[in-house]
Amino acid sequence: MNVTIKDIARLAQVSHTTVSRALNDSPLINSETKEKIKQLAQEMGYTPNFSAKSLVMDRSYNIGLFFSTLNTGTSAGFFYETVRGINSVVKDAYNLVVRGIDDYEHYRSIHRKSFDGVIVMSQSAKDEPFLHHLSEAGIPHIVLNRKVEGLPAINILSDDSHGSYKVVNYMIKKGHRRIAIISGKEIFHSTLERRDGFVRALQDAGIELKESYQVGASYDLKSGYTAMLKLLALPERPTAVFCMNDDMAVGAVKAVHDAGLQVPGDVSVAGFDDSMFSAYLSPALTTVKRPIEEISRQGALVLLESIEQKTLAPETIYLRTELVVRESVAEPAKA
Amino acid sequence: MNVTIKDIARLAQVSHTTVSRALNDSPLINSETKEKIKQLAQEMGYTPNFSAKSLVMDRSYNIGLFFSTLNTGTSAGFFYETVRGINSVVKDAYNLVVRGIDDYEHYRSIHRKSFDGVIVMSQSAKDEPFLHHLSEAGIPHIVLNRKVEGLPAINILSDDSHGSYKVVNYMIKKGHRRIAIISGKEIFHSTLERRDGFVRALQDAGIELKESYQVGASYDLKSGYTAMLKLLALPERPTAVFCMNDDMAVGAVKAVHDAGLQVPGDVSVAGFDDSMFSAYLSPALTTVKRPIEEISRQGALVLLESIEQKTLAPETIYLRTELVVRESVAEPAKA
DNA sequence: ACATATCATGCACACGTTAACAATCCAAAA
DNA sequence: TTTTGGATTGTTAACGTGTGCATGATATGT
Repeated sequence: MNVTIKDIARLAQVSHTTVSRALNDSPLINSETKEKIKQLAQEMGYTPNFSAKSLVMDRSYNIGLFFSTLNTGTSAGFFYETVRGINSVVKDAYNLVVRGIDDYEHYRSIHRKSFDGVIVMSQSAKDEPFLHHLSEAGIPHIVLNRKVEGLPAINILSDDSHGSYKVVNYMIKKGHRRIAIISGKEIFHSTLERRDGFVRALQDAGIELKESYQVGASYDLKSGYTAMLKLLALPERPTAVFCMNDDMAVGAVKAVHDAGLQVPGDVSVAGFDDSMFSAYLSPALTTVKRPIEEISRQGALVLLESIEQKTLAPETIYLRTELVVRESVAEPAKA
Repeated sequence: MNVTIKDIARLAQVSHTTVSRALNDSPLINSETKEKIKQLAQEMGYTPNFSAKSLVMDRSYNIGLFFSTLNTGTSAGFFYETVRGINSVVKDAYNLVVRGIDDYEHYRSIHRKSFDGVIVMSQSAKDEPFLHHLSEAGIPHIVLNRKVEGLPAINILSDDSHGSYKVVNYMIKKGHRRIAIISGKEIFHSTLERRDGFVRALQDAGIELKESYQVGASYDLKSGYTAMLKLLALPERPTAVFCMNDDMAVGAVKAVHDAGLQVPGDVSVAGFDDSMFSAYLSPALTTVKRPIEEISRQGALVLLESIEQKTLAPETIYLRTELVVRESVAEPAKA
């Protein structure tokens, strides 16, 4: 049997009310008795019953971390860094509950009583109904990784468009003109952003966009592999390929090798994310660093703050992406 | 304001007790009224208040997933697959709460009221005090990934020793005699297991163990890189190197390349885990498949069962590992 | 010495749910 | 008719905690 404040009250010869106040540092209580009670609680190994607390305080002490999906399209490194970033902030003040949005058929079971706040790692516009639900239910929430258009929200995301601009621009500076792109899932918002940077960089350099140099994939290794195969089969194959994430870049590099060609000798390849392994590939991957852990940490901080203060001003915070130059992009071979 | 069973009771002209019974499918209630109430609840958008439920039922509806650490040593793929496996079983019957054991200074706040059950993804013997705490606190729990010695527990793990035996044996069959090993953190139990298989394979083949062919690392990419550098600097360098996980193998391969050598031409390399990316490296990594997602799924199933039935018989379930032959191990060059 | 302000504590209820026990109704048995 | 008993429903308390209000004690000011 667990000790309750009533047990403490009995031993301390006071009412359970006094104990409750003492443990919550109420200014109403004499500091001596307060100390006495606190020490007693400590000795008896008291821990509050959060169910009871929740019931009366109308709080759940749960923070929800929702991904668009936990199945396909979410890369392991991305997932890991997100959880780590948030966990480092949340500690044990709250329970961090991890979920996939697509696990739900309806959102009825998600309400203010079950989550004090929600962090949405939003990858796709498909999440919109879920975000609407959070708004209607009055659950404090923040959206990471994606700018949501319809409704006001707190957004924290990286400047993906600018990031991909930088890496493509870098390719151009190296002398590439035949530059292709391997895209991720069309439904993901970051896909649009990254393509936008690609297109802008090409336009600014006066390079024409070729339809055949844009091939779709789905952010996983295999899709990057097959996409690159398509590009290599082209009559005039590109000299540089920008992949929308590192996973696909790994697949793409593999495809180049399997075709008996070299990276970057025959084809330059760049990725996006700066996954942990990208520095250790051969050749080391030139990519764009995206501060996922930092985004997550900041997001958690903002959310906790807004939970305490009950005041959440819609805002959008952009965190900088950073070009990471390694070995996989070089000057094109003289044609 | 949320609707409660009392609100439903008022509209249905019954007592709140009847509503509670109806919604819980009690056989005491007339099936007509039961239907009527259920429908009404549906229309009113009723969702139970879990705090109240928890308080009276003495359950938290929380399942804890504890990793030894969320910081260093836990690889992203491992983490991701674990969460996925468990999540696929737990669904929304429980909240899945993710934590790192090393986040805690004391375990006082972890008790039967805060977790209905706990899944420990245990990587190190350092977890022992935590496991003891769970036992003492009477919290149903299972231990994944590691055989715990001291106290009775439900264990689900892969047969790592046998797995590494298989891959090292494969190297020997290919003709290697100078075989080295790159170890992970000594504190991790799997490190001992995998070394055991390595040693046995060598002994069975009558190959002498060389001290200089055993170098320590810490399961991350970088440590694999530097460990391989040491091996390459040896006067008589090994022809094959077994890395205790795929991450280190990636680092090791990189080191070989940076030294101007080839895999598997000059040095064969094998890993462990069969991470998602290992098939897409160049050369594709020969490794041992470890069914992490399956272990997690099974573990979750067993835990849920034992929570319902209140009966948990200590047992140890081993899941098979599997040699995955790819390109990174070949016959040694004629010396 | 008395009124008043300040401080410290206790009483009683509330939160939403379940469950032991009591109560009612109606049909069947005596 | 009276009794028994099953089927339904209601009454009440309980879970552990926080809080508005009342109460008592002590110090302050006149």
